[in-house]
Amino acid sequence: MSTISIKDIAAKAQVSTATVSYVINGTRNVSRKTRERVEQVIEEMNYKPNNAAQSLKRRRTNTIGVIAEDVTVFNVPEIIDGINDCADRLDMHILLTNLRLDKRIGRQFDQVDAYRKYAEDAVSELLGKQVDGMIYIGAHPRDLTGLFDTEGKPIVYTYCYTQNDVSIQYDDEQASFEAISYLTNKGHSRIAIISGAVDSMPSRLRLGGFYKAITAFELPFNPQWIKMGDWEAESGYRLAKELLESPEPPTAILAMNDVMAVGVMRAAKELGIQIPDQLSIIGFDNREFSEYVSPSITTMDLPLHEMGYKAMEALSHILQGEQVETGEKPVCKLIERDSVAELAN
Amino acid sequence: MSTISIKDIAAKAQVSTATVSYVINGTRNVSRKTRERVEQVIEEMNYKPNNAAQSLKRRRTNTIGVIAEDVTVFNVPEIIDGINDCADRLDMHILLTNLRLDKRIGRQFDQVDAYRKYAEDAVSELLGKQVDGMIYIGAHPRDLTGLFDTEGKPIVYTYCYTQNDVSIQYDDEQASFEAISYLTNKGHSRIAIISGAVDSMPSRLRLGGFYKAITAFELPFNPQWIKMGDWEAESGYRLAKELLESPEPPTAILAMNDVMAVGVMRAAKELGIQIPDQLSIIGFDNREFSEYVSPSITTMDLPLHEMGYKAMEALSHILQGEQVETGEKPVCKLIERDSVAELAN
DNA sequence: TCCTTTATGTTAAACGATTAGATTTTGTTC
DNA sequence: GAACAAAATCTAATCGTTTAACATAAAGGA
Repeated sequence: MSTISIKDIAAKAQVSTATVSYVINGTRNVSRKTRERVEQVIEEMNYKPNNAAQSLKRRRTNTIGVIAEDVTVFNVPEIIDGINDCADRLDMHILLTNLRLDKRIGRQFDQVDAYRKYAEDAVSELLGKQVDGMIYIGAHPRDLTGLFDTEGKPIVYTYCYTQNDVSIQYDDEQASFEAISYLTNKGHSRIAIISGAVDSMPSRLRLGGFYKAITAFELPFNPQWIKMGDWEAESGYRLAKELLESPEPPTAILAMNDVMAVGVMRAAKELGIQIPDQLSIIGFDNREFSEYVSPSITTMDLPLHEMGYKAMEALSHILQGEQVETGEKPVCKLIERDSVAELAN
Repeated sequence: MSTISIKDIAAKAQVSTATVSYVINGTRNVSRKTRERVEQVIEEMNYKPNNAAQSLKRRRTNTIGVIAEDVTVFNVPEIIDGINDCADRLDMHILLTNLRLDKRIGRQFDQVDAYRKYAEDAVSELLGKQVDGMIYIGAHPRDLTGLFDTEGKPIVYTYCYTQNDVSIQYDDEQASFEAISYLTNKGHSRIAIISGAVDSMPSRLRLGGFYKAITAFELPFNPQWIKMGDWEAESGYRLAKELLESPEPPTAILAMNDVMAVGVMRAAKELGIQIPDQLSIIGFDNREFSEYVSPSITTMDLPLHEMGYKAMEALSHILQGEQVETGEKPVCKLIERDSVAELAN
């Protein structure tokens, strides 16, 4: 049991505890001779400073709280990995709180009140734990404004949208713009889009990117090609059927997530439509399965690691009293697979 | 900033700090009148005890360190979720350390020395943080014996095998036995198995379950039906080809993970063999994609949540000086999907 | 009435570090 | 070797709790 304290070191090295502390932290000059002596004793006794005592005195714990809506949702681990990557370099530690929202209240993304309690409890716990700051990881991107009273401790949000707080989110508009751009490069112009739940921020922004793209590339505009899904496979299936059975079927469909893209594929299969030869599909999220289904799905990969990293970076800047420069948004990257084909004229 | 201390509460409630402490912790009788007064002041001032000070005095932090080999590997988040679920109930907190092994040294599962450094650093950090104990989560099941010196702090392992320490692992033997049992119920008797890397513990144990099953059910034994893969899709593909092109092809294949099962499916497709009509497949892991590929893969679901929960439970028992009863191993469950068919005679 | 419990409080010493400010040692210069 | 400055080291207060030891008042028993 690591029950040796700075006093033991001081005694054995025949110096005061102050000197030992100075050696450890390099906060004052210590002669080479004593420094080496102290260091050797520390080594010998395998001494590690007691973090609780340090935190108490220093009034900072070098620990941040990470609140995850649900660690088992696909995007969360990768974001945690990013946070961790950065935290390691900054010598920060992560106190993880998992809200388990998917298990506790399901996927009712709009029911803010329902999880308010869980989130508030989590924040309160973390504050008691004296974290220096917090990062909130959404499991499903959406609005989340002024939810928490963090009693002055900084909090950075990621994978969600907030109004007054710092929030790290990828560029939704750019993502759908790039997807459409890729399709036009492949010769497509009759492009349909299946959105996620239409009241959600990412749906709105990605639709914005879509409009921007069809304007920029002067594509034909057909309101029938804009369908409102709900993120679930079933809606992808149903809406793809509508699209493909309509008098003016599109040659390509952009689904706002891979799950709906799978629904689209199922619809196409039922109608005897070959993918990608007769219909091209692009998804979103680069879910693991999108690589394994056949054909594999071309999809927009989300910069999850980067988001986590940047969130930690931003938090660290805030903690050091620096201004947080809200630079370029992290950007999605198209992963080319087998669900898109060059359009034969 | 939560800069109010127990002294402020004591002053405002006109009692000593001791009394406040007794009220908070219920460690001694306090008259109803003063108790209520103190509680009201605490409420009013929104006071939260300083955890660093508590930890220092109590010599325990109510915090455990969780060391994950790589949080982005499929099994890890679910295990963390289980740990978290239990920790919540015990009022314990989780300090997460992510070794990022997959990124840092790839999937060389056998190169124990390569990550020893990372793991030791992690343990050392956590000890400095004064965690009460630790849980180690493997990302790939394998032997891991006597790796860490935790200076007397208890450590529980999960998703890996150890010799002297407490380790929570599911029942590998039962899992493959059950898979074979299911296949025989469906009328299969010519059953092949594609193992993972043969020097790994789970491969060996699952082969044990396989042998047990063919003995118990008196199935024909053909050494050609036992193939040694390496967990990767390519090996599933290659070995399935060997099996299917042999003079005595099996009617069912048990692959020791879903990734290899996908390889098997690819091989079957190339050979024009219909799944499940001409060949049944069972995988392992219940990976997300196994539900989305077509046909969807019947697979053994690992009790990950339960493992996490039990690991936390075991650690808590150790911390309370209780004996850890190594009860039943968590058990895998077969998920019926579309890759297995009743064998037509 | 006196003594013993019991209930309720308070005082003050830890826990193990950090860090002003005081003190001692060393080095430099004449 | 004296005088002084600079460098090295030490003393002791402090961070915010917990808790053993002690103090006091009220209650109960003879």
